[in-house]
Amino acid sequence: MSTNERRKKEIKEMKQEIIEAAVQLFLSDGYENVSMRKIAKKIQYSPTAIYNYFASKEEILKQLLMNGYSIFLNSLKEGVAKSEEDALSRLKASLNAYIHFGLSHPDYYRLIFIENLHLLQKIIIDEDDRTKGFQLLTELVAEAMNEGVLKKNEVQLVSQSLWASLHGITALLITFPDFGWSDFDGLIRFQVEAMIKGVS
Amino acid sequence: MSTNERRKKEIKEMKQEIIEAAVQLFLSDGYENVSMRKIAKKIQYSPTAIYNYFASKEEILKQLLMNGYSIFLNSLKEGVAKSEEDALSRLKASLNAYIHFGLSHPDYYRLIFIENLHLLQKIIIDEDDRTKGFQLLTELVAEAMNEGVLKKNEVQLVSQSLWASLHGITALLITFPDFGWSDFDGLIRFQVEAMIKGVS
Amino acid sequence: MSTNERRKKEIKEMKQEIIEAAVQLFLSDGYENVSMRKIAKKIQYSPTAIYNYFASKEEILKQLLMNGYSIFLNSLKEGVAKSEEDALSRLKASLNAYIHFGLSHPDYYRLIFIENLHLLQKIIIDEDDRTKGFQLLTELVAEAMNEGVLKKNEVQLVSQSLWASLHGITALLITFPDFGWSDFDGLIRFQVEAMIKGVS
Amino acid sequence: MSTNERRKKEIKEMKQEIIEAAVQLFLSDGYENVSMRKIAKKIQYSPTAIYNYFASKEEILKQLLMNGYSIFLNSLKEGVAKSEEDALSRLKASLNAYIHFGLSHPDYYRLIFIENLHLLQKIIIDEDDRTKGFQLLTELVAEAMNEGVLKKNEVQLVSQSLWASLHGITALLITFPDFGWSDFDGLIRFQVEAMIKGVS
DNA sequence: CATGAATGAGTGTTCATTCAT
DNA sequence: TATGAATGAACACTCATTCAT
Repeated sequence: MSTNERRKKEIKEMKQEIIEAAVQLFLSDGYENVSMRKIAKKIQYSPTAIYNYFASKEEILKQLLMNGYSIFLNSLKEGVAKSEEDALSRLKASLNAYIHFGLSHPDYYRLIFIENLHLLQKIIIDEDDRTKGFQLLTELVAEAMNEGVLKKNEVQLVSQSLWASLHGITALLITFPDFGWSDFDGLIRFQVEAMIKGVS
Repeated sequence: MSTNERRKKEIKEMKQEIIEAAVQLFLSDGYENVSMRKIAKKIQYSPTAIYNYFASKEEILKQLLMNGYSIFLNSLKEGVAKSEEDALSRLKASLNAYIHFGLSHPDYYRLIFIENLHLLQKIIIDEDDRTKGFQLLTELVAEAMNEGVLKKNEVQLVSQSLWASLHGITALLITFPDFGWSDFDGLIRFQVEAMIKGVS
Repeated sequence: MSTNERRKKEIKEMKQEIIEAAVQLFLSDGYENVSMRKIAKKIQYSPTAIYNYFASKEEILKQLLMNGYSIFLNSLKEGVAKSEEDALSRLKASLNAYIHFGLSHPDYYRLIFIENLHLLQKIIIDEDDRTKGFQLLTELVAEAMNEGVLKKNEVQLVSQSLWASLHGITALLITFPDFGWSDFDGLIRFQVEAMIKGVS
Repeated sequence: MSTNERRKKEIKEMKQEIIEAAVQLFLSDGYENVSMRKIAKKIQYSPTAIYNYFASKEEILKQLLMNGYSIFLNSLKEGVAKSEEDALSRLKASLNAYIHFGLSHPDYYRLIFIENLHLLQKIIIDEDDRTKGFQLLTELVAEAMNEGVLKKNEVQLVSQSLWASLHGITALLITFPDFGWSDFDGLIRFQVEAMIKGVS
């Protein structure tokens, strides 16, 4: 590994370290309350050091969001890829993958789907990135309708309804983890079945 | 009315004025960006005056939350009361009332169900208040099962699933109002029908 | 004196105190290096206290400039008023008053006539205020020409030349007080005489 | 050219590049707002690279000042050299050269004669350098007196008065370029004539 | 010779809050 | 009850400079 490569890797690592700290703080303190100082303290650096890696606080959040989108999309795709059988299985797999992403990365899920609003007024993200996940869902729904395993209906309408139910279970579990949920896994299974049945 | 009573009423009015200003600012500026100064400016008082009515910023938010719960519960109850026929109608009415509350009071809905987490770490709210709405839903579900219009099943499980789907559609519409939703009302109707069908 | 009047006066005093500190610091540290913190330290207040009296740093400087203009104009007028005899005396009196203002208020003189440039790009001051002094000079020159004690010539040209020579002696004495000037007062007298002779 | 000599030249070139960038920035952004970062950016080097050529920001400014003095003196000398006839012509030539220097190098003029004060508190410059220009003027004045074209008088007094008037016209034109000056060139000619007449 | 990393001090400003009146 | 004055902490960010490489 050349010195150059070494350095490059270190930069990446440092950037990652910063982002990870930012994500964690975001989760615990709320987006607006994460300050450069706090991030710096968490990684044991001076506040100014961060500016060697990110031009501004906004830049950190931008990168952080893009990370989230990337993980989100990959999670969905991987989930679908694993079950290549029939259209319905693939659709179910995507629904489960969505929920699973949320529960595995609650911080990113919040960032992307829950606290989104005020962020996006300032930070312009490639719109495609945000909707690619939904597009994937739409395709799977259309596929399932074509194969006759889902009642023919307006694809958009059905997809949006499914997204809504997905978001509901994911967001609630993340936001109120201490609510007396009757068996996490059972609830999720039930919800997915109910969703499919509801639009069948 | 005694002087004492009179004063009490004035205090209430002032408190209400403060809270209303806070809610509006919360809606327009985002929760974290609402400051005592801004609230005070909005109601044309000095920042310090507010401290005569609320001990701290937190106290305002607490009261504000309680107001929200109150409106939420009343909305649900009113929705149900209007349709006193059969259990299924009553259940559907409650589902619609829930969504309607969210869309009519997006600020309160966000406060109670979306941005909840960080607030609750500091502000301890009577847990009952938060769950009364869910209890109402549970009762209606049980009722519907008893009347045979809903498949007998674990009441808790079904109720939680329904809440999730309710929250999903409501939160998404609030958080992403500019997403290309296919006909707001149509989507809501579809979602409610799918929810019922899903758990039937 | 009513409480109100008392308070008003205190506010004025505090404002004055702030401005005086600012002027002094400006003189010793240079305009760009005067910070709110330094001003605050000088008057033994917290940096934030200043914001109760001035909305911003710019606001302080604006006020400070306006003070300077006011003193400048008054100095000129007073100087002229004292010698009401003939036009030439009045003109000479104004020239002496100009220099005297500069030497009595070197800080303000610098602010208005020396370091002006970058300030005024941001702070917009009523243009009239800046040029009233020059207008007064112009009037006195015209008067002197009319009375025949000054050679008829372009009033603007002569006035501008006189202003230049006035500024030169004033600015040099302020900027280089330790240069080996041959007798301050003698030099000033000589300069004024030379100026008059030069345009006669 | 030996390697050593070569290196020396490269160092000089780099130093010159830095100084030129600094001068330009000083002119456009104002002296206090020129930072090492900005200088480095302008010449496409890293901020730290500069420290190989100048020990500090102050050092740059010192060199910059010395450059200015050098140009100033040369300008004066050249101006005088061109008109070698009689003493009065030579004196006038020097006056015009002074003003011309100021208008051709407003940035240097400001540095040397206008904003001088605060710099000099920190940067100690060989006093001779600063006063050589004035000495030249003094010599020309003495010469003119000796030749009888200027009234015999205290050489110092007359020279200082002349310098003042020179500085006045130059500084005003630089500091207030947008003031409604009645024909730049005409004003300068008038001023020089008035100055000579004033001390004749 | 040149650079990226890092830092402590400093910038103007906002904030929630306390206190005397 | 209401307010103006005041403050310490915090904010994002810039700066001149040092150091190891």
